[in-house]
Amino acid sequence: MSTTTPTTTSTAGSKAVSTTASVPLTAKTRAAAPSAATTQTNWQSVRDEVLRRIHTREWKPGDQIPKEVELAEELGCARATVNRALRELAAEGFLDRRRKAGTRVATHPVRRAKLDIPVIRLEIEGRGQKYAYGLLYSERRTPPPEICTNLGVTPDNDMLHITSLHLADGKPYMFEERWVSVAATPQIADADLSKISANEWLVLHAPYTKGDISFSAVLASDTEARILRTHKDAPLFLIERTTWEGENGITSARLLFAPGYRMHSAI
Amino acid sequence: MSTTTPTTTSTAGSKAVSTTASVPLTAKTRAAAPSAATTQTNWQSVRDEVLRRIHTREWKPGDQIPKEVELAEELGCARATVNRALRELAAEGFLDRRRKAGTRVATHPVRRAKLDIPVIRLEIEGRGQKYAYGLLYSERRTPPPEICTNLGVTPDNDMLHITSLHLADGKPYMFEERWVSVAATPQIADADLSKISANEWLVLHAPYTKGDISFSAVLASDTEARILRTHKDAPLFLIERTTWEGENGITSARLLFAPGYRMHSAI
DNA sequence: AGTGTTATTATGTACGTACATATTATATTT
DNA sequence: AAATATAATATGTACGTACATAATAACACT
Repeated sequence: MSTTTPTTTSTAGSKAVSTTASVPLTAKTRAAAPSAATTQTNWQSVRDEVLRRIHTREWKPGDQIPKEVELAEELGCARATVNRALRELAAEGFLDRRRKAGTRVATHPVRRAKLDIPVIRLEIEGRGQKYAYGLLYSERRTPPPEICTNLGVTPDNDMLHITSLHLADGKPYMFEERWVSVAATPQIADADLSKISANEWLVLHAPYTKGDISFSAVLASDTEARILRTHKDAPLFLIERTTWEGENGITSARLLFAPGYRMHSAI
Repeated sequence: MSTTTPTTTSTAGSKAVSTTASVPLTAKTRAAAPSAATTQTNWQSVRDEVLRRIHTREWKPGDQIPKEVELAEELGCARATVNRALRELAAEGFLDRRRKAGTRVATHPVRRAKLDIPVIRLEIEGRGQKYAYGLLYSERRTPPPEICTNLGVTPDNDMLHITSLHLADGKPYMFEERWVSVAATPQIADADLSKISANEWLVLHAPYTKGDISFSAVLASDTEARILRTHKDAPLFLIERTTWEGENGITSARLLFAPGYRMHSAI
């Protein structure tokens, strides 16, 4: 900082060059000196300090906070470090940043819940339950109109219609009804979908560029109730997913969860 | 700016110094030369190129990808740039990175759906509908046991019990039942909760450090059905939220959405 | 063969400099 | 006063260097 320093040449040189093998003495010392765990003048510290000031209402929603250079100076680190911290906080919705206008505490902190959507098998096994899977039905046929609309394919498209049941500790957990475009992923015709679920097969073999997911509550139909071993009109949690590779619709699925299912997330 | 640069020395100097006012000629040229939009040798390009290779299955799930220095060389940028791109992709679940072990394409791409959880008012207004809000009930009382457990407070805690209804275009949209710890946010006692929803008031005045959210499907009770102007045993989408400031429970809420509600997200 | 120690290595991150870009603020012209 | 050009400024990002850290690989030793 303060620039010029005509003789110093390369930026961080003063730290490591002259003093040969000595421990760096500048900002780094503060970081290394404290004993135990994560006490460093790093970007995480900056993030935490900023968060602290927001939570203590030292900086209130709508307030403009000091500019990067000022914060960097105050906290004893480089602007890049402050930048990284503030960038993360902005991405999480705590801050609003605009060039020239500066950085403000978000007035409507749109909290971004990060929903991990894992493969069902891993979700179940992750809870220490035994996963099982059964293929109920699999057939190649032309899709109904609403699926065509969803995926943006023509009605004569060659598709695979699959229904299957996922079980946790032997109990029905999720009922999956899925349409897969054979044109988009020809190899699935050869896959043994009684061994591996279509869900998991697709994750491994058909990466997508665009996906859409929606969550809602529905009543169990007769069939669905029988399969999930519950009663008609039970409230079911429904996830509908559609994925595309470029413009080509790959698959569209309805995932119906047994009563009592809760999807969790921390913010 | 630029200042000084007496003998060049400083790292990127070669770019700008010698050729005076000319356009930088090295890596930057490739960036600036193409005509239209976002063609740059920046971290976004790196990210896109890596994503492309994943989608084209040039790099398959489980594969180890080149190390940062190699990619940087191949793509003509600094390692820091590659690092940023790969870091983002890892955060989104496309890559698994481990020190020394290198970077691999994620075998189970746990897609992280970013669920924006806005203030209800903004959600409704964002769709161009008219938002309205009615306070149904508000009373200070001691909470029932399950709320105490949720929030980790003692049963004698002074709390505010609030129920309210949010409407879109005059139609019931969401029924909110909420407990707020008055000890944690004393100012709420003075707020006029018939003007501003507790939801929105809390967002503005009670930032939290920890939040928990869960989604499920339930049947409408008699009361709930009446309030949401639907019939008993209708399937309702339920969001349960609890937030803490440090160790202090602030609020716990049940948000019951009218039938037909769908929560959306793109992946 | 098994165990502990020491290199080696790829990612993680901090730093300062340089420049790009989007906005806002100011000056200038009509 | 309104419109337009110009300067100022905060964030955005690229670069190279340096070092930290975690995890593996190689090695020595029993």
